Amino acid sequence: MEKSFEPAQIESKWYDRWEADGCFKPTGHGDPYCILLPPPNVTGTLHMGHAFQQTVMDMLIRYRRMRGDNTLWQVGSDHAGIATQKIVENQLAAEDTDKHALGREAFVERVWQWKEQSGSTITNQMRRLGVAADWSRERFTMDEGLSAAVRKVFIEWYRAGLIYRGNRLVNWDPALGTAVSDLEVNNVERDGHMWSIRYPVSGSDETVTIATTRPETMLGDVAVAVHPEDERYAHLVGKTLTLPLVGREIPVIADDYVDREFGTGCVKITPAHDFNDYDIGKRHGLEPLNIFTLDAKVNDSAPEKYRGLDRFEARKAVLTDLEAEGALVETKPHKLQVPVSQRSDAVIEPMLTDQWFVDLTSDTLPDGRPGGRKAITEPALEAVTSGQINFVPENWTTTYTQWLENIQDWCISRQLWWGHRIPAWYDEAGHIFVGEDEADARANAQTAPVGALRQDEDVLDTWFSSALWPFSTLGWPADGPVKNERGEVVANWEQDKIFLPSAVLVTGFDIIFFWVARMVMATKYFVGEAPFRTVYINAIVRDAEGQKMSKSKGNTLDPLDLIDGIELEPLVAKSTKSLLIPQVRAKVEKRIRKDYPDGIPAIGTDALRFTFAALASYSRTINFDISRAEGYKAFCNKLWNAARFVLMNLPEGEIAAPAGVPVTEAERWILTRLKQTLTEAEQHFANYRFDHLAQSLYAFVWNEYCDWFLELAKPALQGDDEAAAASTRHTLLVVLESVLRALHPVIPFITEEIWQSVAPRLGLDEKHLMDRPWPDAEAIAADAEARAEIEWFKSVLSGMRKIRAEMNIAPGKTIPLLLADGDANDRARAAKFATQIAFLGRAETPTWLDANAEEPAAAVAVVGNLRVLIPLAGLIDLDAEKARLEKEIARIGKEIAKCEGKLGNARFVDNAPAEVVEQERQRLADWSAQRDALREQAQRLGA
RNA sequence: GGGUGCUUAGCUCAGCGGUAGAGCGUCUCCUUUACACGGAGAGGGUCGGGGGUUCGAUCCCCUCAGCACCCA
Repeated sequence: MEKSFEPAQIESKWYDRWEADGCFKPTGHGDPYCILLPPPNVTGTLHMGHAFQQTVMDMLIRYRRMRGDNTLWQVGSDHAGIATQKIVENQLAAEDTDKHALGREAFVERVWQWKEQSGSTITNQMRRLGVAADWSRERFTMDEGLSAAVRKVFIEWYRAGLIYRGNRLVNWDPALGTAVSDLEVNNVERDGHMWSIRYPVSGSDETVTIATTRPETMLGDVAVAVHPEDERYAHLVGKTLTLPLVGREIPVIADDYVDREFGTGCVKITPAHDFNDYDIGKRHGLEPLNIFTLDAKVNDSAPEKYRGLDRFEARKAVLTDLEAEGALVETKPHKLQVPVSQRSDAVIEPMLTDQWFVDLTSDTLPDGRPGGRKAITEPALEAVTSGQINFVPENWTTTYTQWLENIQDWCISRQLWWGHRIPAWYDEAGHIFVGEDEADARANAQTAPVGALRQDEDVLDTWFSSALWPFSTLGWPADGPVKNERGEVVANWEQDKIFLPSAVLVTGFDIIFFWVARMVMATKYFVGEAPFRTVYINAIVRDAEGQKMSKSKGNTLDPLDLIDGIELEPLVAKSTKSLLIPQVRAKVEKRIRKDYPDGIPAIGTDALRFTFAALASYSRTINFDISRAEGYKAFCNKLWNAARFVLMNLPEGEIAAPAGVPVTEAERWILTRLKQTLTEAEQHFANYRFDHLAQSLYAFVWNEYCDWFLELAKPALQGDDEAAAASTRHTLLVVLESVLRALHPVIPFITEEIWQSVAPRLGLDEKHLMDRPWPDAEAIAADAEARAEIEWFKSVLSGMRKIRAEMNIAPGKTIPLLLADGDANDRARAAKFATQIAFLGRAETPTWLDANAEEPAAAVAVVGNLRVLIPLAGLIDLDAEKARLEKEIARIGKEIAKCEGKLGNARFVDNAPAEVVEQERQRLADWSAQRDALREQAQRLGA
């Protein structure tokens, strides 16, 4: 083995072998345990959040596989309709052309090409992270099989009356020319204005003043609303106003939606361009008046002079004209929430359009069949409230249920070309025909089509297909094996449905609505099962200061840069490449030069994974600190060198297990600690407490196995007791091998690499570490006695080390050692550990002082009743030792005062549980004994 | 406006009714034959403020303040 751990050398060789040897495929035996990959979209690259998620999933899959489960990690990606289409559209724009010039077919072909070329970015990143995903079953939402599932679901829901087409107000992205989900709209606070405009009351001198942030929409006003109990305006309700600039007569209506305190208490109503106004309009039977074209220019419904103006130009024109008419009363600055499209940054325009919807809100359909609320929403709610599905951490349950309780119908159509085309056709009379294809649509027609059929131009929301992921990837709805384009079988519903419900879904909270809830809806409806038993909501990864990672802040990290390392200059170049605004570029560059003056050191995949594990508490965010990752790289190096030490101390060939229990206390102690550590680790896996898991294994390896067991093994291996040496060699190896197995789910590469050298020495013939069972705590014997003995030994040695360090005794100097007082136990232990004490404490073999013998001036360490003495002569300054004792006595004095305070309080003694009181008494006795010993020592030194 | 979290050592975070912990950083000593990505030792916290419950509160309750996120 190399002297130090070099991640790059070992990581490169294992992944391909694991994959080639089928380590990632279901074993076919054991309990089914499935994880569905949240489909990363094909256009993207993995960020730290993904890497974190992948690590969590991989730890679970590898662990469950080693525990004997039939594991499947179902990978794949979704087609990310809008995002992907937009990227290709941008490419076309750069070539001075557009999708219309290309035509739909050629455009879609071009997107496929781009997908082929960029889709491997994420899968390569995933491989670098070491994920044990079954690539042979990789799926894409636009695969033939998954597309068939989409059509079937659409058709079945349509025929059940749960999908309908309607003209509704939707979030319209005028830049992309499509409806977007309200989940894809960010409300951004911006500085704007509040304008007050005077509307004259028809046939009167009176006016009312309305306040608005969007004056241009007045062109589409159909009413002005006041609160029904607002006495200021009661006399106007039912009268009409003359809309300035337009001249249209609009009514004054009363509706308690109006906030009397806000502005003047009069609200203009524009049902075609505002969601609240739309509802009010509906309540009052007002016909919405759409004043915008689909690219947000004023349309022909408005007065001629405004037609063709963009909505923001129209705003200026309207304000100018209002001012000229004297109708503009006031302009004041105002902060407002502006809906902005996540996809294009364009301001969203609520727009009346024909769209397809999934009914999630009606109890009963007009024909008496169950409506969407009963058929889809309530079962999805019930799956969680009944405990069929549980959230980890549990409080996300509220987020899920509250959203479902207030859900709206789901707009599933998108005005895009990239996606699943809606399987609906229209005849010349506008009738709708739905089916697998045109023939099927005709065959199922209720009425004879009039003239030719024309397929709907639109595609479905990407999340429609993602919602089917839990069962469509397993082969549904095909009868037999499903093959991919290379003719390989990727799924077979009859046999693969055992993986449903899957075990756990690992995902970010931002996707609870988009994906989680919709998977539950679809899976419950079509398969009658929950898609998963547990939803683990992972924390959001932020930078070390808790800032959200964003490219424009320059605080993003590419997981691969952490794994491989990157020099400063390439890092600067890479981080600023896509930034177009010079100021932002400069800011980002400055920050990177400050944060990473020497670039980013390579820490390797294992250390990165360990860091994620160590940070994965139930907290909602984790702040990623590179220095912490470096610390865990040091841990990998520690493990590496521990293994080197063990292997270096072995003779050639296989190391046979000695008969009987291990010879030395140290072995029985480390096995006891191993057993306990494994028991805890199992619990941490079960609770998804990867931080505790990491902490527990880290502490065992470093602070017990390396710090103490390896050190104790040294005298044993070099001593004369051949039985002890042989036994120790075997235990060193056995514990190391167990630790490698325990750690493998967290740090797969280094553990595999080491294990390959360790396994033959134990005669193990599995090909890979992953084929070994996760270590069984039950099979390891605990030995409480050995544990107590080693704890005693550690106390003695620590006491000696403390004196050596504080008294500045040269580390190489061998010191004399005396023991005094103590009981039979101390005598027996001192005899047993004499060699180890001398060896590790760099001391002469300890000798016992007789009770009445003359005692030399010495520094003391007190362990229970035992005094460990290091004579001062020639080693230690008398005054320094006196000072040390005083300090120690004072510290213990504080502890004693605390104990006495409690025990002196009658209410404590009377009310606290007996064992707590007893514990306090014991503590007081221990501290007192120690203080007495130290005081006596101080007297002997003449203090 | 409604909701959900968070506030513990210089930094990043665990803990949680009964002796305040880890990693990193800091200080001292040490290149000892697994490891300087190391070893030995040390220092560092009135657990955001204020009330309450309790024999006992960092932990439970109330309240205030600050921060973050989600929904409207």
